[in-house]
Amino acid sequence: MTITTVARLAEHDGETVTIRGWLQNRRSKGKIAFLLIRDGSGTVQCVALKKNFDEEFFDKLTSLPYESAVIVTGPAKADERAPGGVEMQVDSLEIVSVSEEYPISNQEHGPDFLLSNRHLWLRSSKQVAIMRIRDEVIRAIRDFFHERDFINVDSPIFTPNACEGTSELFEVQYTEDELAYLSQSGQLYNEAAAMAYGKVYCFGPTFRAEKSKTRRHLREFWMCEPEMAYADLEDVMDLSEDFLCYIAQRVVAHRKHELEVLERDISKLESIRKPFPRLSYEEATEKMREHGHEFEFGNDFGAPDETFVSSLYDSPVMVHRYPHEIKAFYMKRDPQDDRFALGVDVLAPEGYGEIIGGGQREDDLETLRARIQAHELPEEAFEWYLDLRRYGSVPHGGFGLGLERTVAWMCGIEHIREAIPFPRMLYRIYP
RNA sequence: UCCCCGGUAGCUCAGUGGCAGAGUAGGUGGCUGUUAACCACUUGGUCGUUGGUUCGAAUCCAACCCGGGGAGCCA
Repeated sequence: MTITTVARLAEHDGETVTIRGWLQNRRSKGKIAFLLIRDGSGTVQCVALKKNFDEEFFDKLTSLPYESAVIVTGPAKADERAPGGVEMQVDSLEIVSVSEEYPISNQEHGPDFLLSNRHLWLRSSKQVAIMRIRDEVIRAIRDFFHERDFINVDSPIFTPNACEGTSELFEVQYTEDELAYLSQSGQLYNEAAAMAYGKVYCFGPTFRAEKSKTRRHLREFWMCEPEMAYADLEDVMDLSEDFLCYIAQRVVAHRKHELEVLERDISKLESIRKPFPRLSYEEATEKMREHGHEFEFGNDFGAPDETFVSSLYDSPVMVHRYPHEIKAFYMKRDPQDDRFALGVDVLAPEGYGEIIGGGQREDDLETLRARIQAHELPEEAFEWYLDLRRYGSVPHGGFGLGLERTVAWMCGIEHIREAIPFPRMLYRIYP
C-alpha cells in the first residue's frame, strides 16, 4: 500500500493510498460521513459510507472526537465537490488514538487562550501556513547569502558583555563567580568573522530583556546579520534592497497557497522591487515637516514617526545617516557631515516598521577607542574588538534583519508572536 | 516604568442594583454529498481574588492578581 501525504494526493488520482493524520473536522449525514483529515501537509476530505462498515464502527467513526489520530486507506479521486479538489473514499480506517475533547474549535478565540494553547494552536491551518512561510523565508535567507559567496559563521549566544550597551540584557550564572549575558546581537563577532572570511552572516536567536509589550516585540527572536569587509554604507543599502526583494519573490513563488490561506494581498508582495526610496534622516525630517507631522530634529524616530515616513510609500523605505548621538558607538561618522552616522534603517511598508538596522562600522583604531571611552564602556572588554582595527582594518559594514518581523510582514499578520513557533514574551513563557 | 482596555459555562460573548443567559463545543436522537453541514432535545457556573457599600452585588467602591494593546527601547 502506498503511504502518501495530503499534499501529494493529486499525484495518486485513482490509486488506493494511505494517509496518516488527525481528524480536523467531520460532518455525518446518516449513512454517509465526511471526515476532514489533516496530516501537516494539508487537509483532505474522506468519504465513509455506512454500508462499508459494521454499524458499531461506523457510529464510533461519526462521533470520533476532533484531533483523534487516524490512518485512512482508500482510493484517491478528483472531485469538484471536495474542498481542495481531491478526496478519498474510506475503504478502511484505523483509529490510532481517540482524542480527549479538543479545546480549540473553529470559532474565533482570544489571544490569551490561544497563547496558552500554543502547542495545539500550531495545528490550525493559518498557523501551518505561517510556519511554512517562515521556513521558506529561512531557506531564502540562506540561499541568498550562499549564492553571493557569503559563509555562515554563527556568533556566540553567551557573551561576556553588552554588544551595544543600550538594551537590557538577560543575565546568566556562567560559572560560580562569573556572569554572562545572552547575546542581543552577533555583530561584533561578525566583524571579526568578516575580517577572516570576507563576507559572512550569522543567523540565530537573539535575546532582549526590554519590557516591551507590543505586537512588534519578542524577548527571544531570530536575527540574521550579514557583514562584509571592503564595504561602505552604499553597499550595505544595496545588499538590504536585494535581500528583501529576494525573500519576497521566493515567498510569492513558492508559498502562494499559504498566502491564500492567510488571505494575504499578494500584489503587495509582488510590488516589492528595487530601487527602494532612500531618504537621509535630514530629508525624512523635511518630509515630515512638509506634511505637517511634528518632529524635533535630532531626536530618534519613534514608532509614530516611522509609521508616518513609511506610509508615504508602498515599498520598503531606507532611512540613512542618523544623528550620531542616537546611534551605537561603533557606527562610522559621515565624512561629509560629522553630525551624522553612516547607519541605515529599512522600514517595511503596511505599518510593519523597522525590519533592518545596519550601517558602516568605524574602522579607525583611535576614533573607535575614543568612542568607547565617550560611551563609558569598559575598554578592556573591547580589546579584541580593537584588535580588528590594529590588524588590517578595512571599511566594512552590515545589517541585522529581524526574522519574525519579516515573516509577519510576508504573511500580513497583525502580531509577531504568530511568526515564531513558541513566542517568548514579557509575562508569558508557557508553554 | 508609565498610559489605556479587559477578566461571566471548555471556547466566543451578552447581561450596569432584583431568578445566571445566548451561540458554539460536549451528550442523546434523526438525516446518503456535507463544505464552520443541518434539525430536535440536553449536560455545563468559585461571574479573576479579597474586602467594602446595600434589604439585595456579575453589576457600585477600594486594593490586589492575571491578560491584552500602546509609549519608551529596539529587529
